[in-house]
Amino acid sequence: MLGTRYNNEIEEKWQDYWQEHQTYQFTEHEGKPYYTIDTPPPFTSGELHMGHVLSYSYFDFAARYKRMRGYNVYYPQGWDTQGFPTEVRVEKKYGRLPPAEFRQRCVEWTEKMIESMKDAMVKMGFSPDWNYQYRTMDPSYHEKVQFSLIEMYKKDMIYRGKHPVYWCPKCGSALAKTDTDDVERDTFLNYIYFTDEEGIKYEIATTRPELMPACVAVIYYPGDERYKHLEGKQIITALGKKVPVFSDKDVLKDFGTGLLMVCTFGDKQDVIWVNRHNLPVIEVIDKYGRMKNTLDFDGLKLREAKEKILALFEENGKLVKKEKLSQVVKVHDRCKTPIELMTSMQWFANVKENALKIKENAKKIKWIPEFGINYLNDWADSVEWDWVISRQRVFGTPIPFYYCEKCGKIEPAKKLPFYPEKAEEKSCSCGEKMTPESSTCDCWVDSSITPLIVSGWPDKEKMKNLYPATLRPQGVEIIRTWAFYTIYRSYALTGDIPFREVLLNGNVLAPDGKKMSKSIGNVISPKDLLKQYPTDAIRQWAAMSGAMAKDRPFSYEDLKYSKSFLTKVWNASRFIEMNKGEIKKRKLRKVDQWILQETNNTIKEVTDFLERYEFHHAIRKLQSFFWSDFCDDYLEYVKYRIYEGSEEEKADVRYVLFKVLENFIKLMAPITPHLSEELWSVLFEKKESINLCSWPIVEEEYEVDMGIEFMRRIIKQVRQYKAANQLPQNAQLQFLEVFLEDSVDEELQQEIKRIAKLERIELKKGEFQVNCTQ
RNA sequence: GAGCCCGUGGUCUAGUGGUUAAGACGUCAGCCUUACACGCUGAAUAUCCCCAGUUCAAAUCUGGGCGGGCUCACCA
Repeated sequence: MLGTRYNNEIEEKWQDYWQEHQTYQFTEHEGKPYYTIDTPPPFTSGELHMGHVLSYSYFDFAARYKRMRGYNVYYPQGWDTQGFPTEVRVEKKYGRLPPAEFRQRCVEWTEKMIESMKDAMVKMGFSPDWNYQYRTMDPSYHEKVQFSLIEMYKKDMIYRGKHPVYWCPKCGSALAKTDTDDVERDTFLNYIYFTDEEGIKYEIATTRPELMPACVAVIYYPGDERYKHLEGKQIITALGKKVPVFSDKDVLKDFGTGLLMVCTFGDKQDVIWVNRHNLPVIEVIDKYGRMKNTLDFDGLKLREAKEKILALFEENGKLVKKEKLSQVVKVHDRCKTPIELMTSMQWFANVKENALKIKENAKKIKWIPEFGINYLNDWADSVEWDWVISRQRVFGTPIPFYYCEKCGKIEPAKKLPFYPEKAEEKSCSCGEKMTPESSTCDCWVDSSITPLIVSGWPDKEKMKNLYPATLRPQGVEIIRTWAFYTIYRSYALTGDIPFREVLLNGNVLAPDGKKMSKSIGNVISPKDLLKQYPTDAIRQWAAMSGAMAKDRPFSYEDLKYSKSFLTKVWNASRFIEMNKGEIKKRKLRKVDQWILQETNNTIKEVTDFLERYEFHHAIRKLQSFFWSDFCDDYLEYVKYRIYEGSEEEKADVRYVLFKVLENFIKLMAPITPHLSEELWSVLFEKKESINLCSWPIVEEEYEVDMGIEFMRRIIKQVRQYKAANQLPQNAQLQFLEVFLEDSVDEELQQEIKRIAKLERIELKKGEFQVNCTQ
């Protein structure tokens, strides 16, 4: 028996049941096609946010739907564990520790985070096979990542080199472009004068006077009248150093004074000029953001150096003026420290020369929606440098190589997984001892092989059915990272595409349309929602959340509606349950055929929508079919038969009610698995999970009498009349006069009489009109 | 500055050549109707951002403009 209310306890009961019975276990059935999902491994922050709920719901719908369609659905779940935020939190808790011990603490901490996230995912009703979990921090995962790097090294795709890289002075680590954010801030543009050999003063403008010790040239726009006489001459900087003056087309004439100093690694434009004009390199910043090679300012932090150097120029009158300037600076996305460009020894992967190949492979993949591929192409076109894959961190996958400091020779590690602190000693052919690399991998190195990991790479036999993966669900914002790198790495390691379809999701914004952020305090968490709404309501919200790859504000309205829809289905089911009895199909009436055919149409449409991952269309169709066609109309049409009909009539109605409900809850099962499961087990007394049943198909088509439409219109008119005259809908009416262009047969006339509660009905030819008499 | 996406009742969305422009929330009126008042029956509310063009026909296609979002680039 169904209880009075649908609630979270029912859902938890089924969540336990599915776990216990391993309902979603991946077992390979002969002859069934494979459907493999390369699920995003969430970063193990410990919290599942609304973005996760949205995107994970999407592929959970897909997984459940495909299972019912008879696929071998392989749906593993991974965890992206190694990252900066974890190090920060562990360090905060335990302080600085030796690497091995520190890493151990990180692992313990992460395990707790995984536990809480997994719990949240189970509560959302997600259906991965938990037997197939992977964690990027596991030695077995390290081994695969390291093996992949060695394979790529053998193909000359990985190299060690000295190159300017983005550098976070706070973290003391190289960064990839993707680890950076832009932040707008106010600063000062300082006008400082230099003098030429004749002692004439020229002002330059700079926001970074502390880099002046690294000034190697002064440049202006070609042909600038103010400065062209300086071409080829020397100028003396405010620190008394002689540097050359020349012109370059990238100088903005109207910015500052039109004259600028080029400093080594002040920013990316400086790097370009240094390379273009073959200027000497002076390193003035060390890896922790302190000055060096400057004599007077060595050891000072950048900010201190800036203050001190400005004070000096002010004192000796070289600082002419300061102007307020708002500028955009690149900061490290994790710690928000402004980043520097620095030359250092790092490991690189050759994405630049493979940009075209990556684009070619991306083209072989189906992008949903199609425009998603633009993000990748744009990114591929703008790649300027190779991918810096090394990071100077502890909690990460060690880069599995030795190098010789003397001759630069590189040797891949033989024993994997490789950990530098436990590495065997190795000597170089030049006689020197080789150094095991202590840097770790960028976390995208870990996550860019997920489709390989889940398919059992490099074991070709295992991969046969599981690679390439069928579906890669992911966010739009990580196309340039996760999708881009995965396509690159898969091409490098297998020559193939990693997956056949990419399903792109957008972000969930706060209800006010802004980004959810802790500082604004507009964050909505699934945990809180679950206190007031059933899981299946939240899942329905996800399904309703509009088209793919589009940001959408979170909508309590949709969520509330979803919850009332569950209640509606529940109550309708209770009504059906109440009238249980013999089910026998004898003679279906026209209204019965109509709703059965509507059910058929719903099956067809919903199936089409799900095939195209158009979940919002699927759920809308299901909602309007059930609520308005089935409940508001059909149930009202048959109540008189249920209450007053003969046993035979009742049996007929029951046949229809159960048929429609059965199909409906199956169609709903991917989106609302708990509700469907409960109704399935109680009303249909089935032992097997509905989530393993086969997908509904159209068993029998029904010809729907044209008169049904007239009948529905007439009933609507009567309802309107009753509403206008403040009558309850069950009020009895004396007489109904209907003008109709067409005729309606005896059966439908009887229906109208019974459904609308009329004593007498009279049909006349004419323009459609309905006249009631009380 | 560049690329992409978008602009539809008060709000959020659906609709991509012919619909009475659909739905939810909200608003208003009525109905405690033997599943459901977390309900039911109705009603009101839209120059489909603007301008021009293509077409028998444009919310839908093309061009231009205005506005918003995302991504990238950029100011020494």
